[in-house]
Amino acid sequence: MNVAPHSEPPLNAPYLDGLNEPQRDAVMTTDGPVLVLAGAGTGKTKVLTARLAHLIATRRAWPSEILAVTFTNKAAREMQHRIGQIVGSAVEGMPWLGTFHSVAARILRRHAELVGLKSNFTILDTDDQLRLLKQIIVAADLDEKRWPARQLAGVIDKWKNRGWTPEKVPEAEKGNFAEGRGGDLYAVYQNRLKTLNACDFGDLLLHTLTIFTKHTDVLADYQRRFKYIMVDEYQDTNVSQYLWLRLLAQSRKNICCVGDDDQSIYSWRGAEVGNILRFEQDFPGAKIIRLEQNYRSTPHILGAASGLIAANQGRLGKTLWTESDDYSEKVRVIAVWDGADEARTVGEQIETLQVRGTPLSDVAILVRASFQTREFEERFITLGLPYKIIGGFRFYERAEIRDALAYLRVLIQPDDDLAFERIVNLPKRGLGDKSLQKIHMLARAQGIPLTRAAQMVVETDELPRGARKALGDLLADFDRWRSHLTELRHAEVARIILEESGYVAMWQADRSPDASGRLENLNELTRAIEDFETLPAFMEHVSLVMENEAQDDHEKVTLMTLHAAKGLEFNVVFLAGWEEGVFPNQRSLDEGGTASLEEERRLAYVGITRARRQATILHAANRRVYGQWQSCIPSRFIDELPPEHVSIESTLTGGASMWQQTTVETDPFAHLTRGGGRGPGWARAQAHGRANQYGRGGPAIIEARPVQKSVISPKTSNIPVGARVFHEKFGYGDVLSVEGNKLEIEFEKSGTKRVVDSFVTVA
DNA sequence: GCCAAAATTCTTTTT
DNA sequence: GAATTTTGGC
Repeated sequence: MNVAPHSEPPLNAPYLDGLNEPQRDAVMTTDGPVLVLAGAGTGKTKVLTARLAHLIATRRAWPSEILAVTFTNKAAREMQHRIGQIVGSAVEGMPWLGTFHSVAARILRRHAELVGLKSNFTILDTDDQLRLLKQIIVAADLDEKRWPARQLAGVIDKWKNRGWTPEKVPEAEKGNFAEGRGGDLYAVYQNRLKTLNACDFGDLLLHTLTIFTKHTDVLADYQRRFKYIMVDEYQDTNVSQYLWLRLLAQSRKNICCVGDDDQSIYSWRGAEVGNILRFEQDFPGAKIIRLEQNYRSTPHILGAASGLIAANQGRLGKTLWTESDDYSEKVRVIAVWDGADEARTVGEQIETLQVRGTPLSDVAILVRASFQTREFEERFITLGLPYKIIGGFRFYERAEIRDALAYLRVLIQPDDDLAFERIVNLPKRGLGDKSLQKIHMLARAQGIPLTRAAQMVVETDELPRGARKALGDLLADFDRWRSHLTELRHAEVARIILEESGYVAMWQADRSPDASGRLENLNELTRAIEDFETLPAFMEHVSLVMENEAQDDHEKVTLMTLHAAKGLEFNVVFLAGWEEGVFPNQRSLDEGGTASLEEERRLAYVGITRARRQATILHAANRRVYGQWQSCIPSRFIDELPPEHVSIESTLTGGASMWQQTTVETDPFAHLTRGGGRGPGWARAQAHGRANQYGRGGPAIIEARPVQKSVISPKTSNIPVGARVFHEKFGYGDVLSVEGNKLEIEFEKSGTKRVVDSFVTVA
């Protein structure tokens, strides 16, 4: 398949090894627009990296002449890593391989002045964004209860995703917020951002887009630079990203997009499946290549997933197939009593797998929403089962980290009012609302940043003596710290700031159980700063890579959301919480109707196709929502799975039988469940359960279960009864009893829990 | 200006 | 039920 005779590829190039026909085609078709429709598990990443290697090896382009964009940092890192392996250290820098946002940020820093920003602009996170919008809403004399900042943020984000600057928002759209004032608020917001020398995530793309359209010389420069463009997860691009790509690809037209319309799960973030469906029209003469051979999953898993996704309309359509003949296990559907039972069941099965030699790193539990990880976490702590949560609470989102960062932000970018507001009275300096109000008024009147207004206020008698002194001291501190920057290492300066500001002391004085953890986090932060050349470089990393990379690579079960799982694969996958309302998510259904339902279904598809060998779906009969117990109907997606690929179990009465038996004849509520009586009769079971205690009650099966035995070495703990201990999640407590390596502890704040000794330290 | 108690909201999913 | 925000008292 020699496409480019003028530049022969080495026929036995190692990166071509083991590629099938269409994969090879995708790698070798270098010029012109190419769309690779890559189904789940068809070797997408392999193709992408091989293609990069091919471009470089055949001297079509230098690494610095290829633009490669992904959606997540994870994917970018993975690709960088694989490329390094294939091509060797010559590719040390693929400088333009990154997420859309990081590449855009990089371009924007270079040309910031073209959109009225300085090159050291701050990238605001959602939290800052909301606080700013709230201020604007209040200033506009709107009721912030009726028109929440969150909603406005959503509206503005949507507009930005479509590539609309305030002038370009269509009249009809402006009415979307506060009776037509949405458009004005958007304009006000953008102006505020400019004076703050800041931008939000959407702006990174929107601003570069503006630059490209208004300054054709800049655009031409990048068009010349990027000989080849590659895009991962193309189905997730929004309009603004699409326009961005189209501009860059316009001159050379060497653009290769890889994606799968069946895995489009980000429309709520502005992604347009239309982009991938329209590719041929957008890029005339495009070559479309389908990757349909699945190398990941067993036929049953593949069959279940394919059957499910077939219920969606308007797909490009692919037929995944596999050579695998491993029919040993069907996709299992297990009914459980409630969330606790679900966690218990999964925990037990994982322990069994572990005994049989499955490494924990091969196992993942996928949930629809992140709060669902909680019950698993609690269960795994008592079991002593090592786990890690991906996504969840991110390091840089912790309050103490954001506080510390706010200090650094004011340091390097004094116009950053939001950061200044955050730390001006933290730790408490006696600068309350009243004082801040004064500074605000002056700043607004003069149109200057808060720090400068503060400086002026200090020189007057506006403030009471105490407040005036405190503010003056803080400003002097900042001047001093800033002067340190030239003589000391930046990590050292950060440490000094945290010390001298009294921020560290504040937590040292704090007696709450998590105070010591917070101090540790602060240490880790200053340590992390050392890895970067400059403080601004570190801040950029923080803004764009909101995740903690320092994951210990111990053997652990992975817990994460379905969204976070895209692009990953595991031998064993547990899909928890498949109940109507939870998954498909009710809110999503309310907002987007059929389109949302289809997206939820794609999410289910993504979930099932993560599994290589075993997929287990669980649904609970009861679940607590907002602290209220609700009985739940199994997800409609369960009904949509082709029966021949599925086996049904239950922990409730010890068999699948109940599923059918209780339904049709005896269940008085059968008419309430949909699907012609195929739904289980849990409304009734629930009515019984209610007579007992919730959660506790339920059928006796739970008690009838064989006694939990610890799989791991049952040696007796050396923590004695009566010892005072500390637990990361539950805080301080006293040991009531010891049984093997399991401790019963009465925690001050969290009540009595059973915990494995390795999870606590003697206080 | 600060802190504790009370009231309210909240759970999608992420760069 | 928890986390956040508002309120009322000092």
